[in-house]
Amino acid sequence: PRSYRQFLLTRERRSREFLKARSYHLGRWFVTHFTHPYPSKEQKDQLASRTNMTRNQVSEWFGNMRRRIREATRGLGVCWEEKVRVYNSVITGKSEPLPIESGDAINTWVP
Amino acid sequence: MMGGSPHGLPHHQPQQTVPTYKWMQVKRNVPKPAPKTDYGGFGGGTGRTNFTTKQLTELEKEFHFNKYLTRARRIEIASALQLNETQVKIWFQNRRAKDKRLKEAELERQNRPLYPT
DNA sequence: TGTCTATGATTGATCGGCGT
DNA sequence: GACGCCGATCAATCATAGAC
Repeated sequence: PRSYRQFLLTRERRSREFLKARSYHLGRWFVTHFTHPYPSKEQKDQLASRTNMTRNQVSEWFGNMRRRIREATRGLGVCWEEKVRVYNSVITGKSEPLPIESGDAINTWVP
Repeated sequence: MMGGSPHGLPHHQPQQTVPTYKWMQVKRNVPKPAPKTDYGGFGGGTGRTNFTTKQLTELEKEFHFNKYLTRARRIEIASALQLNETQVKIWFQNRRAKDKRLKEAELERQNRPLYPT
């Protein structure tokens, strides 16, 4: 049972404004760090302030996104660009595609 | 962003020409909560447990009394609620984490106007 | 108006690391 | 060596806003 306060908060954070603000920055960060899409705490804070989200929301976004892509592209595609394309094609037009751009330089750092 | 160093990485090793994205292979072991003793033995130990409202209420009550459990208390509670000691332990850990998240969220709300409504 | 879907949020449980 | 805790994450599920 959710509280009314929670209800309002949820609704507020799902407004178009927030949806738009976050999809670009978070999506860009994701594709440019495809080899390791795990932002550090500092990076999460940075992304959070850019998108007016909280750090936890950023974490949730990445967690959900990693899993969605993992499931959608399991066994499909080879390089990151292919994976992203597969994902963007698998999702219906209603979903928000990952903002991939030609000439994207991907950060290949991996722990 | 990213204090990282984008030093190029030789994508092709003698063996693998395919870039390996380890995060794509991530796979957790299936949750294996030891089923309650007795009770027809098998309890479908697979999957995650769904706590009853009663269990959650009691756990919550205990949490407000004490954020940490002693071994003895844990055994008492586990027994009273028909749960594993591990489940009780994990519940408290998760509950503390949640408590922390809520506190942080509260701070953020104060430090940032947001949502002019 | 009601149904369906994409997606944020919740949460029991896992993983790796650290301290005791 | 085992045990508890913590931070981060996973995985399954819940709940709802928006599309139709």
